Amino acid sequence: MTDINEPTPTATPKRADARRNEQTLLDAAAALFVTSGVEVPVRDIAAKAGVGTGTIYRHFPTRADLIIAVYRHQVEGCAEAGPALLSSSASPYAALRQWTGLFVDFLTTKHGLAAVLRTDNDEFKALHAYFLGRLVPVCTALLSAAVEAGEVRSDIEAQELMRGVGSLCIGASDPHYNARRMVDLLINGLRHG
Amino acid sequence: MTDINEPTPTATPKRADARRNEQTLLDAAAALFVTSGVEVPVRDIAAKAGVGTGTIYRHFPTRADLIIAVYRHQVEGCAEAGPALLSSSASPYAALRQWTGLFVDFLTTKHGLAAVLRTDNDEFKALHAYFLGRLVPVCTALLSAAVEAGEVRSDIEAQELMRGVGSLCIGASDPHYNARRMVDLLINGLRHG
Amino acid sequence: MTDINEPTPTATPKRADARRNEQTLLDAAAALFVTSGVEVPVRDIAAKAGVGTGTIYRHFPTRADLIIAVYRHQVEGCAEAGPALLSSSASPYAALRQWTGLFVDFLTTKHGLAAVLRTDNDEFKALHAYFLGRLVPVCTALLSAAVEAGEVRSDIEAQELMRGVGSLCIGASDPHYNARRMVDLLINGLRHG
Amino acid sequence: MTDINEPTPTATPKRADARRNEQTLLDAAAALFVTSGVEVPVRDIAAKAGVGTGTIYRHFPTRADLIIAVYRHQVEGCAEAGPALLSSSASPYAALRQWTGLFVDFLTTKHGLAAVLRTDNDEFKALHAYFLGRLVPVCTALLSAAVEAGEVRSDIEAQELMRGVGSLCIGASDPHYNARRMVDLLINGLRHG
DNA sequence: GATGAATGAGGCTTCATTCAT
DNA sequence: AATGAATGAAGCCTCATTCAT
Repeated sequence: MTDINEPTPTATPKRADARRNEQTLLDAAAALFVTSGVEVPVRDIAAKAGVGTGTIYRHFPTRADLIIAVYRHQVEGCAEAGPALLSSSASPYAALRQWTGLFVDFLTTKHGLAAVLRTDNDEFKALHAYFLGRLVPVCTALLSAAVEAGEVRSDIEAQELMRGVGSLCIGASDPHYNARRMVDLLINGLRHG
Repeated sequence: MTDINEPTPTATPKRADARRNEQTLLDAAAALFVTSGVEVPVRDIAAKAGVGTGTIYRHFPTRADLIIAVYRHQVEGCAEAGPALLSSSASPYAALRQWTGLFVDFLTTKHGLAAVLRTDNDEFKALHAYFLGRLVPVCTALLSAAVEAGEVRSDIEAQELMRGVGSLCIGASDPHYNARRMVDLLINGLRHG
Repeated sequence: MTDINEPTPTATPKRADARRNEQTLLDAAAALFVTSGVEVPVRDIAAKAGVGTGTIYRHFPTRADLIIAVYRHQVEGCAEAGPALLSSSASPYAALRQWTGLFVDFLTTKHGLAAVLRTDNDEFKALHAYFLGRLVPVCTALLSAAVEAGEVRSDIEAQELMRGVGSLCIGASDPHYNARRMVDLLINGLRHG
Repeated sequence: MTDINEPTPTATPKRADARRNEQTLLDAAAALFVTSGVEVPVRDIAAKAGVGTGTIYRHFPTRADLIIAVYRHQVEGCAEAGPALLSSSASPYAALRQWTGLFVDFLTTKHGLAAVLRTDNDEFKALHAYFLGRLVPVCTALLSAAVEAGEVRSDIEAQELMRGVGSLCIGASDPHYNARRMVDLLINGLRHG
């Protein structure tokens, strides 16, 4: 910071051990999120990662930061799949349906993630913003194409649709409930009216 | 016992003050459920009602008992509306759609109730059971009638549908989200095989 | 007590229902003391007796009063057995040993009573006083006779001995412990000086 | 790590402040156990030690852990005294008597400890187990030696004897009661039969 | 940078006791 | 007299977060 030869003028590059730690933390958190939900105690994550709790706070000041980091790769993958599907599918509606399926697959394998996305708890505001900010534009493109192709009604917005899909994925672990079927119904419902 | 006008011959009627207190409690709880969700601390409810915490435990041994009591009237009303709509509506499907609308109206005006219904927290098991036990049969009747009339697909069960509807009502207070529209989509999606 | 004339000229005689209630209470308390110890919640006793808690407090202002009342008959019986044994036994020491046996029988069949007798909790002061006041003189007579007969050492006081016996009866329900054997040891130890 | 003076190479040594705190806690607990018994509220101990309640739970997850830690030194001392007395005393019986005296000294200076040892409260199971596990073997050795020397009767087991001794130490603070004298009686009583 | 010890607010629940009905 | 509703003090325990080492 005070060195005139500073290699990266803006950000100091992370030390190797810090980077290693960060990955360890992400792995531990991901594992615990699956088994205990994203509200698992910080100490449990620290213990699983073999670090102190302070280390978590250094790398991820808020829980939302940690959750975002854990799922960033998959969210990115989902976002990138949108345009790809649009160009490879038989119709925009088919692409929309397939893309929605990917999103459902992602959410339903993350115990508790869907629930937290729908919470209006301040703690998760940033998480919320990240998810929608990254995925709404993708969904909008798919939806618009389907509308323009005359396949679906035009009065639904992508953001709302995504929230609906997200909501339907809450509690997907219940054996008496099948989120995918419900989402299929929802997407099917886009066709009339 | 011999008096034809005897209101409650067997059970001792509740003392007037106790009944008053119970109502005060229900009102306080209902108000706090709206502003702070159904997980609001017991002490807050007691404070708002102007009673001691023990009084709450006397009337409602578990939190689920309290929540059920708060919403009982409306759940009963919703349950009773099912058969009525079936006989008064133009078609079973129309009745189903209207009934679903009532359910959505109920849920979306109870901040946090839909969320708690989807929680798998043990604390709410009884609540869960009460809601489903009371409403699933009603929904089943409506759905079956619509299936028999050939209006909707036959592979969806009432319980699943209700959970879907319930899920879509989570976070309905968000201005960017309209639970009713999403539920309409879902019900719409029931048509077609 | 059996006097045909007014038994208590000053106090208003108890109403029949009050007397009946009192007995019901004693029975209920006795039963619960056996199964749950003498510290069982007041409400449990009231419930078992089918009365309100207030009724208990009216009849027995403190818990000690209730305990004393419950055991009065047996304590009296034990007290009266002392002189009887002294005159019927082969020797004062034999009488002392037998009498101690009666006391042990009494205590060990009252789950928790021995413990509460040894507590220095203020709540039980009166209980304490009653037991000792009634039984110490009896024990003193037995012990003195044995001392005078040259059968046991003379430096032990009845009160102390009774407390020792009482202590040894604590936890008598434990299968690895036999209060009677320990008390035998203690009494045996009185010989020699 | 490469320092030849490294004190504990494998286990991370406790931080100095933690160790200090632990001692402070033990001291505070010991003091309060004396004045208020071992069931004194956790918050009181924390307050006396000048720490938060969480600190107590960190160091001693259960109350039994805390009690054991408080008395560990003295229990160990008592346990170690057994064999020593056996080899230095004039006779096994004399050793037994002396050892019992040590045990009594220990218990009678710990207000409420004897009582809790006799409680069948689950909370104290571990405490119980620790005491008996550590001291019964010692007592067994002493008792067996005395039996083999023909000094005492052979039908009493160490565990039972220890419980008896423990029981006699309950309420030792009462000026009208002398636990030591009662225990002497008990040990004396071992000689016949 | 990393650690993990300490903090202490915050929630739940039980019961002895009082007192309006 | 009897009732039992209401009170509210007490205790327990968990965890997010800070900060000395």
